[in-house]
Amino acid sequence: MVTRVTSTEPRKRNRRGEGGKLREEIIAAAVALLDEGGDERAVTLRSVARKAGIAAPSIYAHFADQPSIMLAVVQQEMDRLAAALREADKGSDARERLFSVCNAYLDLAQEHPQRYRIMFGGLWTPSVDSSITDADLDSLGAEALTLLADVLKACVEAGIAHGSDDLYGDAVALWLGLHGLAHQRAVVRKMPGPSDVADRLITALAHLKR
Amino acid sequence: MVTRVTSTEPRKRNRRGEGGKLREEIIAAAVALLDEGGDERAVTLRSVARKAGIAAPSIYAHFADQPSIMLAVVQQEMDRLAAALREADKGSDARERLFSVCNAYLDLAQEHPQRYRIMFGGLWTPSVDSSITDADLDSLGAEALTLLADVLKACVEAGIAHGSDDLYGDAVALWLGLHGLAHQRAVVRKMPGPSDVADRLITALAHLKR
DNA sequence: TCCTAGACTTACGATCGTTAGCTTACGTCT
DNA sequence: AGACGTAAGCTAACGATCGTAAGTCTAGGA
Repeated sequence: MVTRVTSTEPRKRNRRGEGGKLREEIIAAAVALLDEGGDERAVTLRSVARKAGIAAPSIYAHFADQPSIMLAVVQQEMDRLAAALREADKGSDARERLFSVCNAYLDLAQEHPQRYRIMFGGLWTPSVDSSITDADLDSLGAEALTLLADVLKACVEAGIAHGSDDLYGDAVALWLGLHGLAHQRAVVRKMPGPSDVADRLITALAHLKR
Repeated sequence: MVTRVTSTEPRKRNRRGEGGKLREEIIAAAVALLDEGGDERAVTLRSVARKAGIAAPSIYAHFADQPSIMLAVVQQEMDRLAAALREADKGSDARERLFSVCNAYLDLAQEHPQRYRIMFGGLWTPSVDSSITDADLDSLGAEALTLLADVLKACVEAGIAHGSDDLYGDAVALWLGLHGLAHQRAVVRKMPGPSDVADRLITALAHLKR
């Protein structure tokens, strides 16, 4: 994590070969703006520049245009999410693995609601009309969904879940449930319904035996 | 549905007592802008005015400011959604009722993705910090969730679903699953996973017997 | 005839994305 | 040690759009 995000004095220029450092600082500034609670519109090219303590046009050395900044943020956070899921899948017990992975997903979403919203919130620019669906959700999809399918398989083999002819399909359904909860939490941060709704969702969608 | 949305000639002024008609036309224009595929940012006070064929300041006679327009759109679409769910809950067979209601929800979301996104997409303005969570989602929540809970109860009583000690909690979980699928479809419109994922979600979350 | 509801015209200040050109200091090379 | 090329970043400015305020026109009904 890059620390320079607020600045009073005029920022020291990077060393000769390290011009690329500014790229990370720009992304960090954009993320910081999101975390401050504003919505996506608060992340403008100029506000990012102000946050990073640089002049607005200096961004063009590292990003083609404004949407590219958001895209870079999404990609970074997607990688972070995938890493967190991998990290959470450590236990030996199948049930423990299932809940650990699912809760890691939910926790990350609740920890950074704004980031989650722009990650899965859809297309922000008319020009780049996909923005996330194809390359980026697939990179999470291919990784996270097979991870979920693996965990589901482990649950079936451990005899704690009912089998299925399409574990990948079940993994998709499970993810959709997690996404619904995560997104709703990210949006309203005060959910209706019981507090154990997460366990309820996971139990039902993983077909855990009762 | 108000028809006037595109205009060539300069629009006829409303009759004496019918000034309020313009309010509906403004909302319809905003919805039309959304449906044209742009994201939420395409709905500006001025673009709405252009679409409605009126001058921008004329909006202030009917809306306090720009976010109020979006709020009115959300409220209208929420009402429409609630009505559609009520309409779908007509069958006598419990299983039929369940799938009819759930599919009505999913269909409406897929028919108007942009509308669905702004309905549940979260807070767009820092000033009105809730925008949907409390009054509006509760108005749908109180209605749609009890409707879902009713249908779940009917399923249990018909013997096609496993019982539960908290049907309202199950209804929330079911809605979250529907929301996850609906939102993801609204965002990417090309989902990964099998085509029967909706049935899979509903079956699992309603605890239908296998 | 005249009042007033239902609009419109004009305009201000702010912000935005982006382009063009300039400055400065680091690292290298003689 | 000193000159110098260039990477790294800045200043200034353009045109467009936005939300909103202030004042003006106009036609339908009493």
